[in-house]
Amino acid sequence: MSTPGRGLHGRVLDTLGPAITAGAYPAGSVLRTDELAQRFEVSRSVMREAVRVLESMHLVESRRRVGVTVLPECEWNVYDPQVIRWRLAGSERPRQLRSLTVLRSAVEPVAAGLAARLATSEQCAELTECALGMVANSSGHRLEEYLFHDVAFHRVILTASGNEMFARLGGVVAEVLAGRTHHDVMFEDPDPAAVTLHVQVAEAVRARDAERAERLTREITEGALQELDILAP
Amino acid sequence: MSTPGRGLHGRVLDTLGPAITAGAYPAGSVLRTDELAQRFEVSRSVMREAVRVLESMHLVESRRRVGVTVLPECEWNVYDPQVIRWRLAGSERPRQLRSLTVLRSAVEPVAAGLAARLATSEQCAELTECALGMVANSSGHRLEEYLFHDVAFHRVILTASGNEMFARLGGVVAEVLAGRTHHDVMFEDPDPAAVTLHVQVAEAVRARDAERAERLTREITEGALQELDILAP
DNA sequence: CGGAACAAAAAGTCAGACTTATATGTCACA
DNA sequence: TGTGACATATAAGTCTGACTTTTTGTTCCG
Repeated sequence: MSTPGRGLHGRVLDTLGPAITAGAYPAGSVLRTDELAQRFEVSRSVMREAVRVLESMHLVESRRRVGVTVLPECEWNVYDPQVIRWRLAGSERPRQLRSLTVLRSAVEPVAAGLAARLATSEQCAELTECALGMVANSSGHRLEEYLFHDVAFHRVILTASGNEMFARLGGVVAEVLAGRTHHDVMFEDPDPAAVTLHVQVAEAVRARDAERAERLTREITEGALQELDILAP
Repeated sequence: MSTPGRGLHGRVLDTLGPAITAGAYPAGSVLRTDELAQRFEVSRSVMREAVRVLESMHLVESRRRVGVTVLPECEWNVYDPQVIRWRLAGSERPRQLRSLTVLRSAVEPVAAGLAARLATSEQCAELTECALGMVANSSGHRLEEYLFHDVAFHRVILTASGNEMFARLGGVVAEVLAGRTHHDVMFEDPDPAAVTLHVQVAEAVRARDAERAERLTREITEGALQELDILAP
């Protein structure tokens, strides 16, 4: 996924980024560029570039005469796809997955409503195609094929909403869905009710029924919340 | 706002970032590090650090033998607060404001619902305090004081939701609200109906009525959408 | 016409010297 | 004893120049 080896500084980030987001250095910890450069066996210039990137993600702050200070979690750019991947790869994965699922539950229904009003006929066709693909792979342990169509479905919804902020969450949704299929529970075939809901959403969008598309999508995301035991008492 | 002069590379970014996000260099344009370094009268190392930051925002891509390529808008990390500020400062401001307001309309109601269930008593108190502050400054052209309490109100809601992704949007909401007050319309006193809604949301949260808090907040955000003429036909 | 060898271009890397800001300790003086 | 000015050490910041590596496009030969 993404670009693993885009230079030495990227190699450093692949180690340092996950370490910081995993909490290996508590907030307030101070690192020194020179020491880091030695530890990773790279030149200072390369290490400086890595620090600059971490700084742009608000994971650290570099100050003269002090060093590179690790910032508290509340400062982090948690929407940065790179940060999301790092955190999903670490021990905070479950909590991260919950946060993202709650975000989905807020965004996707609204996106579906907008998609019902704005989707092109091509996007409507894509959507029904995805839904049919989900149906076709909803039994017989064809989890990978199902996932593929599921991800595509939600991507189309988010894109068709016409809102760039929503569209940009396509990758996040993909990570969440993939995570659910690969790491977490779901050894069995997907819930038939969820499959039906996807088909109905596709129908609602095609029928330009925004209110219905939104309501049905809300049902889908509430199902996702329940899977993670995030629910009203 | 933020940190204007955090080194030479920051100074370069303050010029180059807005230029790119404003579309001064169409997607696919190729820049060369050396040329940029000369143009900004900085050393190559400084320019390289700036490029690394732009790369981490997915505004550009740096490839050997090719140069620094400007990426299409759909690749940008539009959730990066820095990118948001750059775009809000440019000619794309109205579109950006619309995108963010739609995002608000999706997130804030759900956040309010969660806040109704999870807010601490201190947060409830803060909320009513903010709402009262809005009421107190809702007439007599006390726009700045009103804005202050409005921003604080929405920040508390987002924070009290207990979701870090929501909490991180506090800054975005602040930018949107500030933008509406300062640049755009709203020379008159705020809509009394909106003020009342804020008070009612505070009441609903204090009363732990999640459904009501969500519904009322949805009314607020729908008002914001209507102000920008984003509405169902 | 196609593939291999070659050359040029631009980013990438490194090492070393120098500059600058600043946290902190010191010391004189009140 | 407390306080302010001043000195100093420290780590980041900057610059330069040489060198390496990858990639692209061209050329030449089969």
